Amino acid sequence: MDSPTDLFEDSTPQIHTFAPPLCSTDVSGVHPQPSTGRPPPTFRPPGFPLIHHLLQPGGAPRRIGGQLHTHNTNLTMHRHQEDRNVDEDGGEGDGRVEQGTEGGDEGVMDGEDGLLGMKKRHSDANLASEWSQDVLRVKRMKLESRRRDGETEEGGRKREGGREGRRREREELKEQLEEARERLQALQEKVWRAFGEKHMTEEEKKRRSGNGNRGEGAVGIIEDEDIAEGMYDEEDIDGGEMEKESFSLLSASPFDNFHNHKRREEQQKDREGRMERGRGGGLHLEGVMEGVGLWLDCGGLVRGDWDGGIEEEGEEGGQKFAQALKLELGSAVARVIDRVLRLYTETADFAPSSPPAAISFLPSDTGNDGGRERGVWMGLLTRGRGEEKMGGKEEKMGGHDGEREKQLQKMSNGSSLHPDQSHRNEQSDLAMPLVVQRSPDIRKAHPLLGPPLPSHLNHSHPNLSLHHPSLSRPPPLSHPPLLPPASQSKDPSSSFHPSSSSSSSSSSSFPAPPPPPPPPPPLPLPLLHYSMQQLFSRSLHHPQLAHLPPSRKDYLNSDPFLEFPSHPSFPPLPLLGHLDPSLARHAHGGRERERGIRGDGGMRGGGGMDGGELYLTAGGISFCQQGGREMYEGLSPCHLKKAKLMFFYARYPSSNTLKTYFPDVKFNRCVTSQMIKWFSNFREFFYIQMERFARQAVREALIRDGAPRVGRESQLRVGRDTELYRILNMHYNKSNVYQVPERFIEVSDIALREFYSAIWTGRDSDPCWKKGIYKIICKLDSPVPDAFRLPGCPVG
DNA sequence: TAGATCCCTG
DNA sequence: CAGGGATCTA
Repeated sequence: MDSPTDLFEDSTPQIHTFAPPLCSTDVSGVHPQPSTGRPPPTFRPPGFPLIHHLLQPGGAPRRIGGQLHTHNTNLTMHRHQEDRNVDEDGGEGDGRVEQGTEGGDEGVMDGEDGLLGMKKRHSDANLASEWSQDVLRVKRMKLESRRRDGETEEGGRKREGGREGRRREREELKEQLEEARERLQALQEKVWRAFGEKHMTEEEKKRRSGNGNRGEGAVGIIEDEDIAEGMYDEEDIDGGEMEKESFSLLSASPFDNFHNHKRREEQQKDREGRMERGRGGGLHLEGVMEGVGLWLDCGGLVRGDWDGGIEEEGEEGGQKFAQALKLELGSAVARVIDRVLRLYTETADFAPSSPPAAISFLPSDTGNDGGRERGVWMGLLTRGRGEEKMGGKEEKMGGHDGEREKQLQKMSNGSSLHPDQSHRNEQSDLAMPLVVQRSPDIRKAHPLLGPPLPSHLNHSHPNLSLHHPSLSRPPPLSHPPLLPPASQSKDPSSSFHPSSSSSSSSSSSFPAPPPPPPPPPPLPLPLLHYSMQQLFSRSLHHPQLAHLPPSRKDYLNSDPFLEFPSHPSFPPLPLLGHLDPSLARHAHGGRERERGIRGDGGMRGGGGMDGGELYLTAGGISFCQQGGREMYEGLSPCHLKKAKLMFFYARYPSSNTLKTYFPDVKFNRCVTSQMIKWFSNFREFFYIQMERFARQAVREALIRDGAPRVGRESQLRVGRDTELYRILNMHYNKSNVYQVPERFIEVSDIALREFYSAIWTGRDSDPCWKKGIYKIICKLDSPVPDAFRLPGCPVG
């Protein structure tokens, strides 16, 4: 299963339904098994069919002659695997929007070779022709499926004459859905045109003012657009039997997008430059819509709530228009859902073993209140990037800027430095940063360090010996670890640096980290309206992912999101990963991915209702509606980032504290322990650094003065210009968008001195020598600013 | 004994 | 950062 070739071993014709994975409430027998080839029921109540019905008239999974069309991209490969998973489980398709199994005439590309091959031959020219072929195939598929639909209904009448009434109802429902689809379609087109035009205008400007060396790329884009437009128009004409929404929303093949994206990348750079109001970025939904592709652009940043969702100047009109359109879209969808729900409840006898509608199978949900569900759905459907929750709360569309400003103000205040600093400041005045101002010549007695220890002290304790094991454990350092980067010596022979980057760093207090490996080519992420993202992400969710080995799940840990203070209402959504983990892997690569955002905490298959909460899944992270609030059932990179920032204040937060400061997380045992573990890891890193630097300081003191001095530790400081601070900041505040509170520096000071003291006094020979230090540090937790009580990740 | 934490490992 | 064993504590 893990090997790519395994993905294609199963040659069984597969039916790719648009239905969600089996939910716990799904009852076998209600839905056709994929391998039977039976015509699927026209109506599929349970699970999460709603959106698929919306997206697909008739609400039925479609099989095209046993083989389904697919875009010839590596996306297909992933589909294969997922399909296998589905089949092995005997379940149904899981609502993938894309189709999976390669048609025989296309041939299946095997494993990595196939992937490489595809990459090679996907020149821009080929892209256009392939796209055209895709369009043709789509049309062909539509015709076939329509024919088959007709046949199925014919046969159905003969066989099921007695069920005429129910059939009529289904027909009616079909019509409703069709109508809804058309409405959605029209609205979507409007949005596209609005955004597309605007964007094209921008592009035009850039092209004119640019270096003019992008003609080819521009043409390529236009060509793609033309092709897509052609298809789009045809879809319009024939009523869009195919999964047009999914097709168009998810855009063309990832490779198409990849190439386009590469072209766009340059054009975006200057835009991103403007957008970059702070480092660390955010999930940047710039609304870049080009051609058929709506792209989620990770290159820039969005500050979400935390900066009030500041938009670029001059986009206000467009935003308003987009808002209006989204409202309209949302209400249209809601109306449809309402109707569908009504029909569901009215036709509940259709599937007695399955509670009607996706919402009714929750055990504790008393009553199938369509209105209520509609309300829930409204909340989900009307949440767009533009109207992201104000202040991370549940304000939906049409939020007031004033309120947002208040929130911002509050957050800004809340995240200010902790006031409790006086006692430390006094100390700080007495002791200059020991190592910061120190001369590189550490052998000279620093005036602040005073004379060397009396020689008797030098031998009074084993730890004072240079050969003491506790001092010899860390590899020798060639420079004082607490020195600011600029003053540190550069000793390439040194195998152990507190931070290797420090040697090469300049006067900047935050020197650039070691040069990262060349970033992989930016891969496009589908940019969907948030409501659509939610819908799709839910549709695309695979319960099988939960059981995949980490190597198959790692794309859930979409690391780029980690650096982006994404809006809580726009959770890190590695939709790309859902579309194709290999893409995500290529995009993010490396061990970074493995950082454990375990998205499967509480993850359920395909979403649904449980305990009165509607939940969705995005990128393996479930989130649900609870008390009018969205609650994540797993921890996202954003949560990790927030936890790290929280560490500046609380090293030992209780689980209750965590619950307080992560209001958007639905805590269960798994999530709680994960977060506790996070903090445990944070502490571990913290103490390791403290010990390391303390040992280094002791060692230096021995070298310099012959022995550490009693009281010398009081002069140890973790100034903002020290290497230790840099390392800590890099670890807990990597994007450096948050100002490290003074209090944390003080606590670090204390910890460093405690370690220093313990080491030079030889207490470190006691196996439990750190315990006392832990106890001290434990008491130094300070209140976490109120800003952290809001969902999302604070900056500032 | 369960839960928290530490410690080590990958 | 997560997993898991060891240790500690209530």
